[in-house]
Amino acid sequence: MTKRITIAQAWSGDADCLNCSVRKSALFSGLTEDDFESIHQPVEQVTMPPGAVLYKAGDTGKYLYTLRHGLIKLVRYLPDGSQRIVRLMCDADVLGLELLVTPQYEHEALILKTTKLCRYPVSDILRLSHTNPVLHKDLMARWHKAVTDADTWLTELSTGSAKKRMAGLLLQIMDKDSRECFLLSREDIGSILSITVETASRTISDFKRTGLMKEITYNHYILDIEGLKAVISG
Amino acid sequence: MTKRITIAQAWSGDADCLNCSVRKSALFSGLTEDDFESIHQPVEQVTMPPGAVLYKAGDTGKYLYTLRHGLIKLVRYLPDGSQRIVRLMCDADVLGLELLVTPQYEHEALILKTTKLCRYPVSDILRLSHTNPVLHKDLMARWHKAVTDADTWLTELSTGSAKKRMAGLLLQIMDKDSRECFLLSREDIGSILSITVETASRTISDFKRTGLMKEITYNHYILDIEGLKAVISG
DNA sequence: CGCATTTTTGATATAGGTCAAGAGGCGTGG
DNA sequence: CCACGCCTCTTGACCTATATCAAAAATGCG
Repeated sequence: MTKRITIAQAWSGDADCLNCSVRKSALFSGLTEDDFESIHQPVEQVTMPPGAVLYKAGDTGKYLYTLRHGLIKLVRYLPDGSQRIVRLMCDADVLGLELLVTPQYEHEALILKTTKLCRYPVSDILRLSHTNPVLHKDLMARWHKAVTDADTWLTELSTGSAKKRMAGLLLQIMDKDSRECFLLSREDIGSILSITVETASRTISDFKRTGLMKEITYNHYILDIEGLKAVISG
Repeated sequence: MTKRITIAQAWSGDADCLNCSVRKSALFSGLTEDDFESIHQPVEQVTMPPGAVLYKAGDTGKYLYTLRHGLIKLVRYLPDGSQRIVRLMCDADVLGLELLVTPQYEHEALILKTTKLCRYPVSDILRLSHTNPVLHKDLMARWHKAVTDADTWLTELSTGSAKKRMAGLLLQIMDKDSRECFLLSREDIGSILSITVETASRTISDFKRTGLMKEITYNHYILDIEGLKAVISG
């Protein structure tokens, strides 16, 4: 039931990067006004609905994306056809870094929550990264984050019992201030933790029963952080 | 039984980078003679024995390393004290990229096979990466490799049954030309695949029994590649 | 040669997978 | 606006893969 929207529909308004609200954490935070003027294609922004596909693995691409607001899953397919979610991308994350090195995207990027994105031409990023030391440094930091996120995914979400993995996931996707979180579909949870939907469902039921999480409104939970940490270290 | 050797013992001979045998695939492949002359500290090389520790997680570091020949495991520790091998580094890989962004190493790097390394001062790499486009591009490619390696580790070695994971590991560590491989300790295999040493041992015994691998000499096997691929996709 | 460590093998327990059925939401069309 | 059908989620019963516990081989080291 994938709602796929066309590029033409999607990419409309030009972005106003100099006054962007996430500018400090965005990819272009270090650019000068001169840099912006040297960008030939306009930076465009878009909003995409849940279920939409930003790009597929193997697609030839010419754009990097900054996720301004929303949630996207990066999926990698296995030789036997099954799939695994290798990362979740959220606010201020950058998608498509691989285009700096290779012409194709390496994952399927699927929108999970309504997402606002800005897109930048790879060619401009590459060119500016040579002349602008701040962008150069920022790109390294983005790569670094991708690697440490991947390592965390492996060690905290793919090791240990289903309960420990689930606890790790909840702590990772929750809002750090409010201790609240919205859950993904059981199928996505399974594909992240490498467990079945049934085990995912049972584990969540168990957490609700033992008070580790409480459903405030539909699919909206408040978490017992200390309790979840105890599950992980226990 | 970790044999730890001191830095003073270890880092002896200065490297002759311009005539290095792995130069084409090494980090400095794109440097000019002028670049080399601008490096203030000499590039040094060393050989380290199995069991030695190159660096620990959290150590403050000033050097990147190119692995000329050998095998190193990168280990990450979990909150509950257990550990997980997150990557194996072999010929021509670069260790310590994280120092380009943060002052501390993020993994424990442990020598598995006698390893020859060259070390480069981070400060020089950072400086040269701004002026030399080839190094800049090479660094991106290194980061990219780290990310894709991590994704592969997750999807191919941490998903599915013990047999599939083991088959994936064997195919990954074997010599692609000769179809041969040397096995790691059962404990390391367990820490890579997130299975117990007993399951690792049993799976290997099973593979030997069914002819998927044959021991030619002690701990030296020849693999049935097609058979192993069949295990993965089956 | 003998002790320590690693590997293998066996017996048993259990977490999680599988299969199947029912329950709760949600959109669509009458 | 309700009813039907389609999903997704939940729960139950059962089974298998892997963990766990234990002991015996094999290997390596002093």
